[in-house]
Amino acid sequence: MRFAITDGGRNQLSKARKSYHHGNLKQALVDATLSLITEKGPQGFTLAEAARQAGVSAAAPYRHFKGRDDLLIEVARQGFILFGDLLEHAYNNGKPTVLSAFYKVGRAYLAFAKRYPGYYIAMFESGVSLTSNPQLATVSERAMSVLTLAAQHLMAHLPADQRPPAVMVSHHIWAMSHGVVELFARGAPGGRAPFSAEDLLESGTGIYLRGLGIIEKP
Amino acid sequence: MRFAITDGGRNQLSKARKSYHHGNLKQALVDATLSLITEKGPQGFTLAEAARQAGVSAAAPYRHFKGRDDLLIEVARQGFILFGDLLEHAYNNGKPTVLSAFYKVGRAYLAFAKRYPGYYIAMFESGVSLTSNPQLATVSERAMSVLTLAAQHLMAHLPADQRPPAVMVSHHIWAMSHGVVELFARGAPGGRAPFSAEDLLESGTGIYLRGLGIIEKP
DNA sequence: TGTACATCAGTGAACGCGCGTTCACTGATGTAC
DNA sequence: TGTACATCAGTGAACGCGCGTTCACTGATGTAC
Repeated sequence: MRFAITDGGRNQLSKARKSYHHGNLKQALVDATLSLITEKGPQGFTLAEAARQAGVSAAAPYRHFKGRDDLLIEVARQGFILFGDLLEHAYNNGKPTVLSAFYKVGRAYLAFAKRYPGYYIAMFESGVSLTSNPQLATVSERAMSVLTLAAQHLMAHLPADQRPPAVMVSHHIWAMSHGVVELFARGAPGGRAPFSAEDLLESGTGIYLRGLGIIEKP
Repeated sequence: MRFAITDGGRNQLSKARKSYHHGNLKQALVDATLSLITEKGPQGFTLAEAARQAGVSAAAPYRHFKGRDDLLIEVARQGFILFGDLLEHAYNNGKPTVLSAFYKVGRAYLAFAKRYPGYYIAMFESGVSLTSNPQLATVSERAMSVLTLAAQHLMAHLPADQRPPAVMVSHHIWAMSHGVVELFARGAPGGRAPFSAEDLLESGTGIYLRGLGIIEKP
């Protein structure tokens, strides 16, 4: 009888389970959240459905998270860590040249948003506060610091009186990148614009850098 | 008896009502939606609460809207009309100079987002599709066309071989403006950055326009 | 000006639903001896 | 290696809630004559 009941539900899970306990439920819930958010937007995510998708009861998530918000924050946290890693890897300490590395960071930004929309949405569109939540503040600042460092290197050889603060420049680039993602990268709302998101970000960054005096006329 | 019952609920309304019927329920629901969205984000808005705030039963909105989404779309539609009007007024046909008018449009963009956050959220963050909805497509395109026209005028005297498409330029500016709004204008998520949203947009636009060759070095 | 009547814009009760969360529980796991 | 027991990570039933939507209804309004 035991077997009949307890194994019955378990065998319906797609992944082979190592034991009676899920073993990896925390991450499975994060993954489920990602796929739900990707499909149905931040408001389409519910704890109950994430649990369902992970193959556990609605009460199970409470063994790993305080509640709905806590899970969402964990997703954003993981997202920022991956984001920071990707940006840093793209920058590669400014090699081979600071300029080419800077462009690579821009492309990595867009690539992240396109490849991991669930993370991106949880990070920037789910309503979680990056500042009021200490765990998120740290990881988000670290990701953004890659941009600021790159901006600093980029302007190192500019005359001091023509050199705006690196933080300001990185915020400009961040704003442009985020704007391109939101408006042109995911179907909405600009629809299928005459230019791809990649082209827009690349050309926009190019014009901006020319304005900074970092590259000459084309 | 009639009076006692029918007038009882009615007198609780703050605004004096001209008649038994609300008379202005459609707009009252739009206004309620705006305040709900402003306070609690796009997912914080419910038809039931909008009705409550307007002082009518939960069934009443169905006399004016097909449902929740229909109301949200109407809010966005009104927002785009106002947005377009404000941008056009700010541009003022490029007077006194095309350049100063262009800056004014940028400031108007930001001012709109700050002054009417409910509209801005309904337009850009509520998940309504600007393209798949014909009524929204028209009004949003009209608002954006102000930017494109301004970009066109701005580049009119640029040598043809150094002149990127006006639509591309307006998309760059739109992306930067939207990014600044989302990241720095409403508390979230960049928190209180070292620079104000206004300064960021103004300086970012300035550097970009210099890159276009429209203004000289400072 | 008055009356009859169609239409309009509300009501309030009801529905089914899914959510977040809690609770006492139980089977599986890990550990001390 | 075996046993006793604490702890862990699940279950499933239950709760209260508010939502979106529908329905038959009714009081107010506007109009034709």
